[in-house]
Amino acid sequence: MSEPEHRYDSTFAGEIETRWQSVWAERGAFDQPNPGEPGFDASKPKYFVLDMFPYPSGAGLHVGHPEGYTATDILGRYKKMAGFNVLHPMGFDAFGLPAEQYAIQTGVHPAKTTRTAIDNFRRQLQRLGFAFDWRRELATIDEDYYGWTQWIFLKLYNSWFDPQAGEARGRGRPIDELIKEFANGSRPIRVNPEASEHDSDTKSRTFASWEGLSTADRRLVIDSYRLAYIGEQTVNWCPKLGTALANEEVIDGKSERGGFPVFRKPLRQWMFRITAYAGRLLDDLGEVEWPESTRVQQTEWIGRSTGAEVRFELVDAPAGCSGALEVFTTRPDTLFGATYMVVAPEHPLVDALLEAGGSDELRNYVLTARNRSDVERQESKKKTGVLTGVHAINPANGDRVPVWCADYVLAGYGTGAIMAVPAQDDRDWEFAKAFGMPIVRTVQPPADHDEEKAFTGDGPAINSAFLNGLGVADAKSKMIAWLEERGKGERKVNYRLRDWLFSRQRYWGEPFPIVFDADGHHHPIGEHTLPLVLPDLVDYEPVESQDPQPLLAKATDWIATTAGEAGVKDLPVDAPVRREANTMPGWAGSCWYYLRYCDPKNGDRFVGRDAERYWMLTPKDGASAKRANEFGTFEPTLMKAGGVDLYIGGAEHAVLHLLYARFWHKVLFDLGEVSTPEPFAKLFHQGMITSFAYQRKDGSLAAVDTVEEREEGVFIETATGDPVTQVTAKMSKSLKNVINPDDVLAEHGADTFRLYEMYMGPLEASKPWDTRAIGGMHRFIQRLWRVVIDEETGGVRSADTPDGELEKLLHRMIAKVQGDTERLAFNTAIAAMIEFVNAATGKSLSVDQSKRLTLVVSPYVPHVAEELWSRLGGEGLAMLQGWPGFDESMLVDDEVEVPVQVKGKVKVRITVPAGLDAAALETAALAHDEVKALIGDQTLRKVVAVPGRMINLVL
RNA sequence: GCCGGAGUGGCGGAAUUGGCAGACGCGGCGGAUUCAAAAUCCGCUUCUGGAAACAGAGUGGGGGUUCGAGUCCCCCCUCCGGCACCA
Repeated sequence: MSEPEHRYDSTFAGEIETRWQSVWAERGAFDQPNPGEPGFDASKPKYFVLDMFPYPSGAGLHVGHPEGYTATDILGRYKKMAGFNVLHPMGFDAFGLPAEQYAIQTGVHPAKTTRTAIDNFRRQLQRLGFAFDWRRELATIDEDYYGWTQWIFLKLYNSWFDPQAGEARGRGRPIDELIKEFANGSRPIRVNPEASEHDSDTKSRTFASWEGLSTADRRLVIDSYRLAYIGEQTVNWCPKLGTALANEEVIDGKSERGGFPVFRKPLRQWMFRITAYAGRLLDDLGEVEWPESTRVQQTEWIGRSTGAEVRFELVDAPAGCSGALEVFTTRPDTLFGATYMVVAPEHPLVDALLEAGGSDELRNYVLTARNRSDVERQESKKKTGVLTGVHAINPANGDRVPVWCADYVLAGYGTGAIMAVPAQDDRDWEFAKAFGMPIVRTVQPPADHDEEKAFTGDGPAINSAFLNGLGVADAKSKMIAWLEERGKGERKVNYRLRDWLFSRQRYWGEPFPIVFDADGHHHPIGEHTLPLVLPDLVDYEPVESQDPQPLLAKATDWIATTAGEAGVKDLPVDAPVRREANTMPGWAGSCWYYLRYCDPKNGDRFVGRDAERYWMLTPKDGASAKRANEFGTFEPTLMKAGGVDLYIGGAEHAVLHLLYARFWHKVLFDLGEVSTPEPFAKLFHQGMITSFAYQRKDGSLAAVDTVEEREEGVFIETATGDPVTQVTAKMSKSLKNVINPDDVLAEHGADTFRLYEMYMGPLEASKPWDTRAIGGMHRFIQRLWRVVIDEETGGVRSADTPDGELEKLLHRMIAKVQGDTERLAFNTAIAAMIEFVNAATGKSLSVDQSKRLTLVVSPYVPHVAEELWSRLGGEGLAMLQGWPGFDESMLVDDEVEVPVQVKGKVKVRITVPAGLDAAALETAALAHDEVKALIGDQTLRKVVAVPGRMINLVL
């Protein structure tokens, strides 16, 4: 006899999967209408489950992509069955460096390669059966989409941060309001004191009246407040990529993309004043349900530290320099021990000195230091430095101390200058020892402290006049008060976070909606001219260079336009203007895509207000979003800070996308454009899918196809006969262990693929792909199929009377799957399904039982579930049915087996009626013959009985 | 160096609150079915000793708390991830 005709095999899986995918599409089963649209059910609560949208590379989907997508798909399908309106969208993050690099490699225009890649990604995602509402699909390269990205940029450009507003937490406000306040005299007119691109002289200038101000001075003042501004800053310049990069994009001194060396370079660039939001970005991490590791990473990246800014008068300051040196310190208590000062090579004092002559030694040092790449800086931490020849006065004791220039002080942090206190700081100690600077201890170290080391701990102040005897904390406060009284310094909070460098000199990105007039002043283009379409460039290859050469500059016809054409209001219509030639970085589009999903076709707004409120406002008590919407605005006691209910994606964006998106979102919130202060209420990172490889004795790795397994767990390298050990490693071409999703789909089908990825282990863990183990999931689906369907006839197998024991197991399985699904423990949910199917194998379920089984597995294996549902005669689509639910009373047994331990070791198991309390359990146990035998003639010292759990006898 | 996470059979992993360690899957072994194989079904599978009953050991190592520890506390080792001259 041949194979049973109606067996579930991979050919059959492929057939039903594509068939049901067509049916779902035809019937619009994945469509989720918005409020106000036909078919929208306002009585249901909402659930917004989001994936980090993929970067469509030419290589197609990686097995890592479906891991997160399957997780969200299971949850979305489950929530839909449980009675939620579910928003589960997908799109493509298609601007940016990788796409452009790929285009350069292949010689095909990025517009073409990314569109091809998107089509391929979409095909693969649809083949996996994910229930995305494809009507909401978007790509960041769509003109309709990036027009709104540009619109948001203009919102930031036309806003400022008012530190006094928002209950002293600060709030973004329209720049027009600031101008109004300047004009009516309610706000002192001065350059933004927080603006790092202005020196202290500019910042200390004040202006009497707005009317009296020149246009240039007005610009100087206003532009210093904008959240998007052009600043001359020391930036990360990557010659190989031909572009500047954000701090977040530089890892160990190399570019995050490509791993090319990065240099420090002063450049005029578009920046975002993200530092203004540092405090709120930090505080609000407490309002979201995010993985601890990611919260820690953002906290450290923002890097709040409190201390004081202290002013040291310079005794021999060069011309063109303010005459004082300001430093930031977290240890103002150690001021009496500040025996020298250090400025960074990029410090303005150094520029002034070199302009006024300066020593050759200083000039050489500064040039060398400035040309060192970050990698070189990190390779050698040996302290170097030269004397500037300038001296400063220690405000605490009046000592004249030398000012050094050394690259261990960073230009980008604090004021780019420090007071060096070698006795209380390891780095200063090292430098002082190398250059013979005096060391004065101002904190008494404990007796066992190494004499040859700095002491950074707590202890009584010494050699510090009025501070002597005080602990570090008290001494800090007293010193700050002392400095403030004398105008020599003040309390100061400093952040490690730098402003976000937002312009790139590359081609494949959103153009800035900005033009420059003949005088070089920037103007926003008219909103009605958006989207500003990226011109088609034939030659988009960057030139490796030490200087920025924005590629769009080549589009000369596009660059040169008129104020009228660009919609600039405050210039004559025919005034010639030049478009900004820089482009936005890849992060721009991903900063707000989740908002566009809520209302992707809206032509009037970046997202409709009603749609945004419905999908983003989440009540804290789990009540319906409709109720949240009745308030209209965010209400912190009733609603969650974050909008997206669950966001799943990789952990690699912890301080990139996940920080940038929070910043944009907060600005939009402040401006009243969105309803919640945070974008993502709950965040989850899926682990990486690795693969096996084999390690030789010397630690080197051998490719999978060069190794064979001789016996269980013993691996031999075929060529040499040497034993090797199985290890996990990242998938790589050289190790021949890369898994191609298309191959897995062809061999096993989508349901098996989905199930296997969810069964490998906990979602958050990184785990190796085991090609052999996939078969186990395929066999499980076969058993599931066989429990419901007669393989010979293809008809439904059914018992006349439902098996009572199986009914009980079914309820337990449903309860377990429901609980595990909600806490994203998909691996154990699947284990429960397998257990049930194994128990039912060889027995018969009633049609009703089979239907419930089918619905419970349907979020996990939707295609086979749909096929079973239809064969069982179910109404409509399985995926649109209600969740079966379970009966609590079916979860308890009449009798339970309880282990009896002696000193914690299980000796016998006794069966007792369920629900006995501790005393009754003890009585029952002691009456048991086996327990009596166990005790024998020993004295029973103590009995611990835990109802329903165990009994422990202490003999 | 600092911060975060982890370490459980041959492998992936389970144990939700301190209460039966190893669920479930892979692999392995044995059996049924078959002319035979594949497929399927049934059984066994932490280690050591033992034919078995059973005994002992056992969650990276060492110590502790507890009637009872994979779970809590202290010390140490290893691996993964992040940060790394941030004053």
